[in-house]
Amino acid sequence: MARTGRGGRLAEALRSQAGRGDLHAPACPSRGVLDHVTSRWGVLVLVSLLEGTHRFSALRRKVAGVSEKMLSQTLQALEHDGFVRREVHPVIPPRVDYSLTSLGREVAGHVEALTDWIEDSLPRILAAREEPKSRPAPAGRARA
Amino acid sequence: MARTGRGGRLAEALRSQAGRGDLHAPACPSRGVLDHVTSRWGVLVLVSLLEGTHRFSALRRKVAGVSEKMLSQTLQALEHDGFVRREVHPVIPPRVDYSLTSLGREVAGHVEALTDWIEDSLPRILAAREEPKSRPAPAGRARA
DNA sequence: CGGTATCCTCGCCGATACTG
DNA sequence: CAGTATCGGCGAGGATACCG
Repeated sequence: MARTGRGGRLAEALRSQAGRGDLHAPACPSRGVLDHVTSRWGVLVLVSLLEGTHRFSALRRKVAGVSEKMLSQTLQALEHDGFVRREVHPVIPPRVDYSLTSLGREVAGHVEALTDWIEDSLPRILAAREEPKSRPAPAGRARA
Repeated sequence: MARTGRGGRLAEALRSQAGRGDLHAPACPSRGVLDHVTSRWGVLVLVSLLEGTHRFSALRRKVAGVSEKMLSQTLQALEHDGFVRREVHPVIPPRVDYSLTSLGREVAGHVEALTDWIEDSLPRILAAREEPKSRPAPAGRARA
């Protein structure tokens, strides 16, 4: 890494256009990519597509709870970042298939590792929630 | 009552309290954990703490752009899930240290793998954004 | 079937002020 | 220094209606 000097946040962000990203720089485009990938529905879409190609409606069923609007929006963002491939079949009724690109499979792999860990570790996490913490009494009126 | 039958989303969610989580079930607590971990600031806090113990203000500096309120809120959520340990030192001026628990180090490891990949792959992602997509003309007025 | 456009609500989040 | 309390905007996102 060539040094760019300290305090050059903007320069850092701009340089990252051609080189590596830096999530600690608020202006770096990698922040946007991270937001897409880790978004509420982005995570679930990526993991679902890892199992194979899906139609819009199949995806909607798989990612339970998502609205059409948000699914569409999420897919557009992921397609824009080059993670998702969208194939329109000019038939009646219309059919659109969504699948991961090779770039998408890479990122989805990391996302799945995270989600798998969470699903597996849920018992330990729920157990940890039971333990007493260092924030005992919120002081004052505890409830309205 | 062993079996819950099909379509038992709620039953599924409840059962997961004792067993493995299921992110595809909207009511499963794992959804909440995922939201904490993948939240805007949660990701950056976890990765930062992976480098070692930090004081509140040090963390605030490291995670550039976060407000006191959001940092505090994020830390409380992560502490509640058992990922972050909060240690108050009864001295003047007050001093509070934040560090990862072993559970936290595990999840943070996965998060860091993801963020590292994004930072490294940013050039490829930005390049992919340049390519023509299957959504050529949005039809109608393209601009306001 | 697979979207997009519009409306409207809700809660995220920043700014500010105050406390231990 | 390390927070909590409160207010307010603004944008994410759900509901609905409609189009190719």
